[in-house]
Amino acid sequence: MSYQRKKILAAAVELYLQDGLDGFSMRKLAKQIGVTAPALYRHYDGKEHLLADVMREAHRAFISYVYQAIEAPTPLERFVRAGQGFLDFALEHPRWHVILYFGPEDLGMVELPADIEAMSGARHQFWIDRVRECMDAGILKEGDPTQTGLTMWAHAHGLLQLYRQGHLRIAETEFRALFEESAGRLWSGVATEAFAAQFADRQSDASASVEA
Amino acid sequence: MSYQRKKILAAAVELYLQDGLDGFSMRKLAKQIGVTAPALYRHYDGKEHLLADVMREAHRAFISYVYQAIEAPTPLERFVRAGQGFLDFALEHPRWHVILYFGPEDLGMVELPADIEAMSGARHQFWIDRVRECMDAGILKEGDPTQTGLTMWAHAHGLLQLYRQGHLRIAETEFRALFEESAGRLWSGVATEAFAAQFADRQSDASASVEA
DNA sequence: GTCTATAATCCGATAGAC
DNA sequence: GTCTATCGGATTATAGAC
Repeated sequence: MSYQRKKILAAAVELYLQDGLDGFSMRKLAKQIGVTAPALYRHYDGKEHLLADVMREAHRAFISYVYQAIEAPTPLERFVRAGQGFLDFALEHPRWHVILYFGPEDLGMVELPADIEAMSGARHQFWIDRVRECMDAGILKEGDPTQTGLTMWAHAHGLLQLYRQGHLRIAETEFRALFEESAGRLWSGVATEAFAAQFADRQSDASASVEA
Repeated sequence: MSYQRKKILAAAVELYLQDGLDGFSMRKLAKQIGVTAPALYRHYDGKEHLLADVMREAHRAFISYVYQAIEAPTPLERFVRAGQGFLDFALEHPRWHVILYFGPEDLGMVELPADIEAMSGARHQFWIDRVRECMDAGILKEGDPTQTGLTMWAHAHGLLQLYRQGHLRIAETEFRALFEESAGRLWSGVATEAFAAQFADRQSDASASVEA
């Protein structure tokens, strides 16, 4: 990737994170860099290729938050750290989070580039693997990990969206507590009896260590 | 409301349902009615007031799907019918569903009109009341109905969004089955022990009666 | 590689004639 | 109450000079 392309992409990322998709235009981007709009087309074929590169950056950012969970020593800890990373990522970088879910029409394409689809698939698979591990370890009830993982994913996704759209009317600290509580209710539906209570314990421990 | 205002609103509803918020413009609307754009401003102060009226129509449509649940004889049936109505509404009229969640900035306002906020509040309250009833009847675990209701709301909301954005890559019939399954997993986390299995039974009964 | 100029479309909203 | 004409703005993208 040429030096100019890098510079353009860096500015595009900054512009997207500031103004979102609707506020993203080639003219604004050019102005921010200090050139005129047509100059950008020497380096990028069009807005959609540029936005696709911004999506790739979002995936890199996501990876840096979530994939480190693999280093934890136990399936449960890997599971918890993956979930925690997911939540931190979404709350700390909401614009990064939403772009991960963009469809081709959002970028003005008919299909997403294959490599982006592959990154989305890997991201999804990583989570399913964390769920499967916990099933194998007897922590989560037996079943199709894809299904159980989806239930938890949907819950997190929905709660986050309600919060971000302002329907919950609470601040981030309160939302994090609410998220844990709500996840706890779901947990007692998906965990084995032996582990159903453990989540609540872990929460109490965490609260206790914060208070201490 | 004058005759012309009604005619404009009806066309606006049609245009919104067809083209969505992004495809909604005063010029297109005027063309669809057969007048020129400035004529609309004789009857509506601006785009935002028109869109606010479209939101009000969405609430009316929602009510027709969900509030009839109140007629069912038991708390559990009222709960189930409310949930079913919610799902039907969202799947049959996705554009109606998303407009319910619009914030003021989507319409180009600083605050939503008070009556719209009130309708949203009532909609939310209706669901919470269904949850509270089930708690009082010993069907759902004791707790704050707002919290438990939120957990279920978030799950449904998230699952719907993942489906509508195409991340699940399944058709509607399969999605409805998946939704029931996923809701069942959540149910066993929020229901009392005595009723935890009942949901699964109800599902099986429903499937059986469909197959029969 | 970058520029100016411009094409070709969109948008919301208003003034003033009829 | 509707029209024409227009203001003032946005957008992606290209042609052609430098």
